[in-house]
Amino acid sequence: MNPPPSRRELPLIDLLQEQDRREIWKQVKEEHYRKGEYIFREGDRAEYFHILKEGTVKCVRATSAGKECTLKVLMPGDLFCCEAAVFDGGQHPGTAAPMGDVSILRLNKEQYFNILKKNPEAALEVIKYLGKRLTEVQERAKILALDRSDQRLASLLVGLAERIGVSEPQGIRLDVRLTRQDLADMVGITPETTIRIMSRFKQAKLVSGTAKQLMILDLPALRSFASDPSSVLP
Amino acid sequence: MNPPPSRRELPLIDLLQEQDRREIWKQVKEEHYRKGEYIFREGDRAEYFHILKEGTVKCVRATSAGKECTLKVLMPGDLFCCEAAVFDGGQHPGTAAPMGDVSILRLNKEQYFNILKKNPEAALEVIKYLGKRLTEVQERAKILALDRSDQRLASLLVGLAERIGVSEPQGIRLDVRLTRQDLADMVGITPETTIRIMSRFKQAKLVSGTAKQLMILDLPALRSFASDPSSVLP
DNA sequence: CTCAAAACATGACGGGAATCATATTTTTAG
DNA sequence: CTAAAAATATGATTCCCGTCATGTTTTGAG
Repeated sequence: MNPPPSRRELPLIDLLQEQDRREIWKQVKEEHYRKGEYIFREGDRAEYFHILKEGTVKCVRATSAGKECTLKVLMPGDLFCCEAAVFDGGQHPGTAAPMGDVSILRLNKEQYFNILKKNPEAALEVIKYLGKRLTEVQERAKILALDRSDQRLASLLVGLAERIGVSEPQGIRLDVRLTRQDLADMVGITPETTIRIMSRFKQAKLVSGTAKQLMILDLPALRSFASDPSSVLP
Repeated sequence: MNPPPSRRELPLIDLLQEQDRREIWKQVKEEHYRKGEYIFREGDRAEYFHILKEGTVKCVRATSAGKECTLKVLMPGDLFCCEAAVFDGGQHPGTAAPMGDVSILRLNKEQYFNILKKNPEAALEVIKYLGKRLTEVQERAKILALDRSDQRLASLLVGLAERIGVSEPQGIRLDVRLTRQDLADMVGITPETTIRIMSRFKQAKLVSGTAKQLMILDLPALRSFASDPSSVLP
């Protein structure tokens, strides 16, 4: 198997020594999933590393009450969430659900583990990656703890635009199908509230479109709305 | 300097080879802080690793609106938050504030870095630690996103009891001074709301006491309240 | 011990967001 | 193309929780 033609690098693999990298590409298995299937579910034993090759995947957790929270939307190159489980040999704390057709790389955990031991540079790279993710999630937690729902949604849109946005003349296109429900699950609000807020954003020319073609029209305004709503809308 | 007489291990140091460990203990500096001071502040350059030796420290982030969010309460043995910054050489995304008299170990970042490269086992240990922290914060984010304020508070108390609680005949004592305001900052609600909820918990014999001596009387009940409030209180 | 400051407590009120209900539009499947 | 399903939209109502106001208790410094 050959390295994927990904736009992004795979720092967690690329930093390995040539010989180990070849070894990895030999052992790695590519798998395909489509919307509605699951790559793994909450509670499954964590046996593999997963790296997203193509498409988008969401990591979700459900509550007993049947509500659902999207922890993160993964892009090509991302290591799947639930790292602790993989390293500890425990269970996945969340479910990985494809948001469309995706292909992922599946890598035996023990093997990667052993190779990391031989590649301290790569281990440090993993440490950096996890540290970055940790800071990201803490930032998200702060927003969830303190901000109003419209600010949360604005923050989310800003983050999505920066991570998965494609620049176009009219604005920044989000190249994933994201329904109002999807957005709602990412910031812990209801779809109805999301729709109402998005309507306001639409009127103010901050965004346009719906799930099929979501566009961010005014990123700076959205960003300042997130930190101070009154500065943008009355 | 000698290893601290901590109840907890310091996995991030203990796993090093004997020789490197001695090296570290030679270079490490112990510092003391008291309430009201800061160990480092949001925006400071991250130059050192910090490991908490004695006392408790909270990592907080502030919003432009003047609100404050406590990301985590650190216990002896904990590596300070903001790991990404340390590894990346960036700025601290949060402030570290002592909750009482504390002593911390300060360790040159470059040095630890280099030693990690020579100790792959230790690097993997750091990876595990970060992975665990990541899972913790994601769990917290889920709670902040989906749960009511009384559930959040119950979850917090359960977590605190498990992490810093001391078993006693009457219940589990929290050995840190935690005002209602402190609790409020940890779950993103107001002190007033916290007081009202704590009063209800007190009536139901789930907790007792105030900042000076906070006691968890019924941990199982609190835990089930967190996942389904109606199962405990009508 | 005394007194000021901090923490705790409680009430009234209002606003933001959830819930439930019902259209309307868009997308998808056959 | 057409029908069914999914997504978007909007209104009415309820209620959780933030805000403000005021009072009581506890704490800690001198």
